Amino acid sequence: MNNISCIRQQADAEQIGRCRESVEELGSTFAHLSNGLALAGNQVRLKILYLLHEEGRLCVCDLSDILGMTVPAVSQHLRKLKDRGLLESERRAQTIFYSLAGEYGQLFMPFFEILDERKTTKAL
Amino acid sequence: MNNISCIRQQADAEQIGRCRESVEELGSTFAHLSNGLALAGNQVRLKILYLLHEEGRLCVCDLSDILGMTVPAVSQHLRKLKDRGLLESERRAQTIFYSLAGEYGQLFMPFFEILDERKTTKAL
DNA sequence: ATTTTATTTAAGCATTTGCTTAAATAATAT
DNA sequence: ATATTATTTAAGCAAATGCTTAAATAAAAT
Repeated sequence: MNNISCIRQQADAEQIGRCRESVEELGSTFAHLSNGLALAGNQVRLKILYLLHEEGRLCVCDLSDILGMTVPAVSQHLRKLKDRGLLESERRAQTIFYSLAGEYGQLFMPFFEILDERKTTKAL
Repeated sequence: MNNISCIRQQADAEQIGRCRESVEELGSTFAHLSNGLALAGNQVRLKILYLLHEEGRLCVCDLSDILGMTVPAVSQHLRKLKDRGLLESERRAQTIFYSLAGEYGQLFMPFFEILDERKTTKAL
C-alpha cells in the first residue's frame, strides 16, 4: 500500500516542490539555452563561431579551407547556426559572408575569452 | 591546370593562414570546451546542472521526481556528467548525493545567471 | 539471513547527427 | 547564351544519443 513512486523516505518534500516549480517556470528558457549550447557543443561549430568572432566575417569556402572540411559539410553547419539565429549572412557578388548575430554573440563571450586567453598564453 | 581546392580567387591567403594556425594551436581547447558545451546542450542535463547549482546537492531519486523522468534515465545523465568531471558524488548511507564539481562550476555561471535573472523577473 | 530501499548497469531500439556524393541554384565572366 | 565560380540542397548511411525495461549492486532494516 506504499507509494509506487521512487520518492525516498527522507526526501525533502519542500525542496522537491520548489525545484519542480522552478523547472516548470523556466521551461522555455531551458529549451532556448540548451539549444544554443548544443549548437556550440559541436567542435566544428564552436570553431566556426570563434573564427567569426575573431575575423568578423568569413564565407563557406574560407571556412572549408581553414577547417579542412568539405564545403557542403561546412555549409550544413552554417545553415544550422543561421536557422537558430546565431549567424547572419550577407551576399557580396557570388560569395556569401557569414558573421555572428549580435544577440547570441554575448552568450558565448566567456568561451571566446577562454580561447583568447589560451592563445595569448601560448604566444608568450 | 588550376587549383583543385575550393579557395576562391579573392580569398585573403594571409587571413586563412592565420586562422589555420589559430585552429591548430587551440585544438585541444576546442575539444575540451565543446565537450562541456555538448553536455550542457541537453535540456535534461542543463536542468540538472542548474538545480545542483541552486540546491547544492541532490540524489538521483530527487532529480527523477523533479524532472518527471525514470530513475535510470537520470542516472545515465549523471554518469555522463560525472565521467567528464562536471559533477562529484558523495555517499550518505544508501543515497548518493551529486553536486557541481568546482572546476566547471565557473564555466556555466553565465548561463545560470541568465536563468536566475529570468526567474526573479517572473517572480516580480 | 532475508527483505527493503537506493542506485547503477546493460541490452535493445527509435531518433538524431554529421558526414559523403551528386545534383540544383545563383551570380559573374566570356 | 554559355561556361565558370560560389554556394546550397538533397539522398544515403554509419555512428552517436537518449530513452525503455530488466537485471545487478550495495547498504540498511527486519
